[in-house]
Amino acid sequence: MARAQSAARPRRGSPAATRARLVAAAARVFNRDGLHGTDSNRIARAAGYAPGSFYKHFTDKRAIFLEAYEAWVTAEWQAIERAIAAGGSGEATATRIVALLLALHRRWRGFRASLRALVATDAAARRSHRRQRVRQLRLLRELRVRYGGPALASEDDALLLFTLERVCDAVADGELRDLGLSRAAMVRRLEGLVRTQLGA
Amino acid sequence: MARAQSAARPRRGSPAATRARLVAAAARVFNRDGLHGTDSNRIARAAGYAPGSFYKHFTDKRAIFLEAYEAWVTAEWQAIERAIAAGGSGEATATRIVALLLALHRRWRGFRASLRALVATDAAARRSHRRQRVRQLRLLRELRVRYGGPALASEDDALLLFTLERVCDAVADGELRDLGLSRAAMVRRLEGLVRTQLGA
Amino acid sequence: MARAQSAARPRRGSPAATRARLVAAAARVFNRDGLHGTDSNRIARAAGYAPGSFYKHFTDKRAIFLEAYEAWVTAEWQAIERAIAAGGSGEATATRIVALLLALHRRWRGFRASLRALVATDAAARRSHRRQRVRQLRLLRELRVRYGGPALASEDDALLLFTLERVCDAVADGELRDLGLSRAAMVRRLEGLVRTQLGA
Amino acid sequence: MARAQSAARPRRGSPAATRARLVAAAARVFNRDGLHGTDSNRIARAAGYAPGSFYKHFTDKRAIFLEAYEAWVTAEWQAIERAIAAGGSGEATATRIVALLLALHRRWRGFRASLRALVATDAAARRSHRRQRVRQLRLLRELRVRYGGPALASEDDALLLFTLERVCDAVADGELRDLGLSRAAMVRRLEGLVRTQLGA
DNA sequence: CATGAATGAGCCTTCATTCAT
DNA sequence: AATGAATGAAGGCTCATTCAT
Repeated sequence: MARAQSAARPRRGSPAATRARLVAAAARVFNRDGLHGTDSNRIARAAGYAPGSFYKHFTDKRAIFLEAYEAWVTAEWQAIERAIAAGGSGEATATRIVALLLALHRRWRGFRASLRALVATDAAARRSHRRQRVRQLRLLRELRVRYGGPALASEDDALLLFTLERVCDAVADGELRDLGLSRAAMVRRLEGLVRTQLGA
Repeated sequence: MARAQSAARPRRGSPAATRARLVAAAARVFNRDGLHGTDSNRIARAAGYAPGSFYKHFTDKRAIFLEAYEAWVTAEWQAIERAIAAGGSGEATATRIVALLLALHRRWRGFRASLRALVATDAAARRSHRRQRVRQLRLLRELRVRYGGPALASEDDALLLFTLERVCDAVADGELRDLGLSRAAMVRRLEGLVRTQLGA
Repeated sequence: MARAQSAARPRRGSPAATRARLVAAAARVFNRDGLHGTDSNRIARAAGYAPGSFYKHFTDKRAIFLEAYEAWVTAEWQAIERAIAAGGSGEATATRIVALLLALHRRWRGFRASLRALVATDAAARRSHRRQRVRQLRLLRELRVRYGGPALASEDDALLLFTLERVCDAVADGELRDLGLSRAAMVRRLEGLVRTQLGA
Repeated sequence: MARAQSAARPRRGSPAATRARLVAAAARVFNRDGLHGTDSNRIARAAGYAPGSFYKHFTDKRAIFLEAYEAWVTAEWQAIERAIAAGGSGEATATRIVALLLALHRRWRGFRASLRALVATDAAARRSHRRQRVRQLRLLRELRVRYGGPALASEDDALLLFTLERVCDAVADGELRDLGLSRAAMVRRLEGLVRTQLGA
């Protein structure tokens, strides 16, 4: 589909830097073209490398996809933790978190779609995905406790996470627009759910 | 991964019957192996036909996938409408609907995962998907009115649909089990959401 | 190295005929370029097919190589058995057998060289090779008995087979010529060994 | 198959020492994995060097293979000449030579298999191989003369060499064992052939 | 002298698609 | 209508080789 925009040839960097460039390029390309819409050669070219360099660092496309996923989730967490650390009322925090999630889902909408399909077929992807979910659950509970929210079961936290995830995806994918619904109204509802759960 | 189980050879049936057999086989195969885990030859063989027959009826894999999707969603609606027609209290109806959705998501979990990825990359898939969503929204509103539920905005209906969809996927994919959460507790919450929205 | 001479395109033959054409072409190509000097695409082209057709019939290059080997050895046996069936004195039979072996080793010298290397690294090739050797040993003993030759141990038969094989290879590969030795003199010695063993 | 065991890094030695280390490592690796089972990078690593160093000393894999071959044959000769120099009867010498050849063929069985295939396709390999054969022939004749053996033609010496070579390969490759033949019985026959030719 | 990251041609393999029967 | 042998473009991956440090 889309042509690779090959970056300037960065001959001889540290392996770690090369690996990082490959992962960054892969995230970009996967997000744009989907896991099955590209190939390892294109990823390498997009990072400014030749095909062979890809295999010096990753065994296959799935491996770099999962690594890109972990990198992305890590970045997401850091952003969320910064948003929390910024302090303010539970209400302000809820608003910031929702805004952040929306931005992240929009930014990575293509990537997320592929992830979903991979998680359904690939055991390693599933493991990685579940690990992230556990982390999310823990963070949400910590937030609830910190803001003096209600005592709730883990199922309630999970329910909120699933809802946030799905609605953010819907907004990111333009589903609301296609259904003639108000994005702002939906966002208000999400903020309300988060606020309620945090006890704000 | 899985080998093709070629069905009994139904040579020379009506075009419509052939088409229907192909769609049914495709749904089964896509659900088991994923959109990118099979090919048109395998689908044809699974339906008891030769590769060439596939292209007499469909332009490509994507086309039969979307047709299988529409067939599946139509079946889903009929089931839901039967569940509603069965009558009883809003509470009983809510329970039946949740049970039905869970069963359907579990049955088609592989198919749904592929759908998600396709919808993200393919405009035709997106259109088909949106049409179904509009139908869902309309049905939910009708139910709400019929059971004398609260006057709500479409965004509320959409929020419920998204939540149901995502949580049913999570249950179907074993996500709850992997997280050590109670399936029953989560189902109770879903039933509660449906009941509340229906005003029961 | 050498370019493939692609045969006339034989569209739509029986699978068995296609398979046979592929094996025949593979034998030719392996003999000329060596196992590591060609690839499956070239073999397919040499048989008049596209790359994909190769994989309809063989899992990889090694598989078709072994099949070509078995076909070749079978042809060799038939030739030798014809030579024996032609009757005549043990002396005449010995001469005919040596001439036949020399012709076969010359004809398939490239193929034989690759075989040797493959047998050393590949267990399946080794099994196939050993099976043929057992057959040779049995045939030689039968001949010995038929012509009223001396009672000998299997080790004697094996020694003769190894010697015949190696010297025929040497002649086929031009080793004698390179060493300034007489081919005729060497052939006489081989004939003598065979005659002696057969008791002629 | 086998992983490279990188030796201790001998940075900055004399060119000759580096070259020798590379050749020794190559012999080991070729013997274990075959000519087509390794690559120049692995050979370099096995010798304790980086890939680039390989090409400072050899033009390609074939070159180092031939050099390893020559080194091996030279070592073989020295061993054989020591065995002869050790004196004793022709009979004792014959026994020692056969034992030595068997040990060498066993030690280098993988290497020898690749050599055979290379000699069949590569002119330079063939030349190198023929040079060694001439040397063998000359040595055998000298031995014959020294021990007062029969006056024989070069073809007789060549016949013995071919037989020894092939049977030693068979023993080294486990062919006798696979055929249910007695190694000891075969070795006795070889010793007999050598003794007879030496006139012992 | 030695390094080792990077290269890229080319072989291996799959699969959507065609077409003669 | 159905067949299925055949196609060939294209993606996956390796490895001999280079070159800037």
